[in-house]
Amino acid sequence: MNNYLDELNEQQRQAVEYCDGPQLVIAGAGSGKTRVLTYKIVHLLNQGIAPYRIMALTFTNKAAREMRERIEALVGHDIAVQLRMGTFHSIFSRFLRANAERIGFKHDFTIYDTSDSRSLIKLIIKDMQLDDKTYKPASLQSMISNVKNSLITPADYERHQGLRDADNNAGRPLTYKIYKAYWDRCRVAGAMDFDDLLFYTNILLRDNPDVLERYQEMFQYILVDEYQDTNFAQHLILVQLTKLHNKLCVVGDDAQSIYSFRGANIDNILKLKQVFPTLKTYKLEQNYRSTQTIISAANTLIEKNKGQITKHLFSENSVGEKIQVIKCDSDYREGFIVASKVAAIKARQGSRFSDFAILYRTNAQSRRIEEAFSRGGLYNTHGNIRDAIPYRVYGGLSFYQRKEVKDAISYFRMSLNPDDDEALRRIINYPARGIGDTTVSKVQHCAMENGVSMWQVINKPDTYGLKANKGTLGKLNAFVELITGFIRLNIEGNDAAFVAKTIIERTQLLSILLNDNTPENISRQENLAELINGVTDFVEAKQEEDDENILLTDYLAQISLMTDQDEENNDGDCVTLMTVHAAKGLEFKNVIIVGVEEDLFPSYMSVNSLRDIEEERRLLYVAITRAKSTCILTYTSSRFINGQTKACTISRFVKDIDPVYLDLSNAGNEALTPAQPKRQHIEWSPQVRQAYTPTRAPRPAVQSVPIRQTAVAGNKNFAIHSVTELSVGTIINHSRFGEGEIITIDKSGADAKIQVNFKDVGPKTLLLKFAKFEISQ
DNA sequence: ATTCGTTCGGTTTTT
DNA sequence: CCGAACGAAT
Repeated sequence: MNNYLDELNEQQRQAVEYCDGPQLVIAGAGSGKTRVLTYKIVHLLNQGIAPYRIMALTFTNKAAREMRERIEALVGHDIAVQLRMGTFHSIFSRFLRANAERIGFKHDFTIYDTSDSRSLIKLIIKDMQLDDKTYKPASLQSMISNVKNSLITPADYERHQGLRDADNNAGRPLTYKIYKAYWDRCRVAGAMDFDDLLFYTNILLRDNPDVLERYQEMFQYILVDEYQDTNFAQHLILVQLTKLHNKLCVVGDDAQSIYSFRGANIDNILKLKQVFPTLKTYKLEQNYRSTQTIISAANTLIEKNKGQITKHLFSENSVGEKIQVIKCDSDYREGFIVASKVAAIKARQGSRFSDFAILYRTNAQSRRIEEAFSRGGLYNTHGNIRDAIPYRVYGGLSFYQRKEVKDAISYFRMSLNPDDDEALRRIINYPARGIGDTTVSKVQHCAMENGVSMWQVINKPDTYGLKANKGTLGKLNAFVELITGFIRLNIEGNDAAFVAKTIIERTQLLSILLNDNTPENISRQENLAELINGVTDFVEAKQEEDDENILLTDYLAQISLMTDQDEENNDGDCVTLMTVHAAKGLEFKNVIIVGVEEDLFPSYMSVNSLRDIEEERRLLYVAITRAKSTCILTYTSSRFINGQTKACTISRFVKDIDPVYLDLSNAGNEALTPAQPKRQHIEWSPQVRQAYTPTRAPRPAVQSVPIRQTAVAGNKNFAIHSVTELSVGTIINHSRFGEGEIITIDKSGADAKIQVNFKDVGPKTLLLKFAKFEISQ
């Protein structure tokens, strides 16, 4: 591995080679940022830095996984696996578990997800007898999140005159008390929310010099991706950790900062030089991803924002097609037009469905697209109905958020940390065991008064003066016994798969679902089965690596920070549907951005503040720059929202783009009247303007015809097979990809791999230890 | 205690 | 339109 520097352009190479001090790399969209990070890590390894002394922080688990894979290809598995790579949340949650007692938590602390903390906040508001219209749980939640990200404790908040005044003026003077109560209940429950993971990491490092020194010493070099989307708490962790070696490389693009609602602070980038006076700044300005037209259009859009680091993104790729703007009569029609576009472009390019992404501002918009896709869009030119378009929706409810799965996980959580009140409240009467709302409220109240968890109360009802009749006490006791049994399973050191299976058996979570076979129930059964499979897979995969007994606590620690984005996406060849936020860091040959309308994109929540509008504009910038060759914007004149059809108008952002880069032949009149006088802008590639060909006439409108969706195949005996059962030419039937023929078998690595040519989705490489299929012949 | 029906209100993006 | 939340009936 000695020629990797040759694969970089001058700027990239400089950024990779400079390793002597703090460094900021401003990396425009598609400028090879991941490549720089990857090679930089390889470079550090070549300089003799031990892999476990390099920390690389990414925005999603998926990004970390992909980067690790790329590095693995260059330096091998044994080295790559030692790198500390992951999200802030996942890496530092491990530090917190290792040092939990220093901050008054137990090793097995629970991580509350967003809905857990929401429900706790609701409870507190109710308990304080406050009006939930004045004290809206959702806004309190985001307020609490914001103050935590600014490292403000409840005590700080109470003393903070500015915050208190603001609350008083807003008619919510008791906000500080809710924050305090929420804080206290989390501690009693032995639980941290997402923001606590960062908050307590700061506390841990601040208050324990020995711990800080150990980590400072350990991590010789720290790299951070997507730095524009870090918040103050994350920033401060870095500042603390890099004090000793002073070696840090942050990569980011202020023009792509889209997470300020989550506390992301653009000043982290803009003012980095003040914190690290010896900071060296590098800029990557050549885009390798998109056509010149796409880059130029995006540049004219983002120019309308004020206050950013000067940067001139350019592309030397082909000029490419104009960005099409398409007006639709309704959101319903929009779906069909998008489906037809996908089919037409795919046929023209001879590309795959996976070359397409449909991006939208809000998750709710996916519904209409899905409906149209499953019907295959409109008639094609021969009047035939098209086949359904396969798609995969990212985002929305993750697997672990589904009711039946979360119920099971709540039992898992209780078995490790019975003080976890949110888990307890969920399952104390599910399956029904005669402990109703009245009893739960009493326990709840009693727990709050005594400053203990609900588990403590039901464990020692007399000690805490719980008033309940004999029958109720008996039922509570039975529940305590049940959970105690589960706790024991873990103490005895059983592995995660065994404990999980035992819990699901003893609670009858699965068996009660077997009683009636409504489609809904069948899907629940499958999800529970999938959960058990997931635990089993997890245990097996982990055991391969470090041969230890894998405990339930390890499993929970892993999944509590997993999101829908992180799930495997090998569903074969399909179109990607996701929010623009979720598309950050990704690229597609063809991108269709739907719902480019006022009050939707930009969101109506943001129209009152210039700051927010600029973030929305960056969001569209991010969306457009995902596209390599084709980009289409659609908007509708009416949209069905919350049971009502509402009139819509084209987004102001379309008018921010220089029309010279737009194909407006299907865009309606609104798009033709510019919002502002046409202005000069900097032209990065002079040849762009001349290169346009006249656009074709619009497609004639055609009618949509609803057709039935074909049902999915029934149950099969999919299983994991060993390499000895297989040979080249074997026909298998895979649980997800269907039928295919084995082309190669690779036994060389630690894990046997097979390559299979699937009838429907083409060739795929499968890891034998995970692939579920049956052997057909 | 549970279930069913009605009303009401929200309504962005996510580790 | 959807889900949560509340009230009434079993």
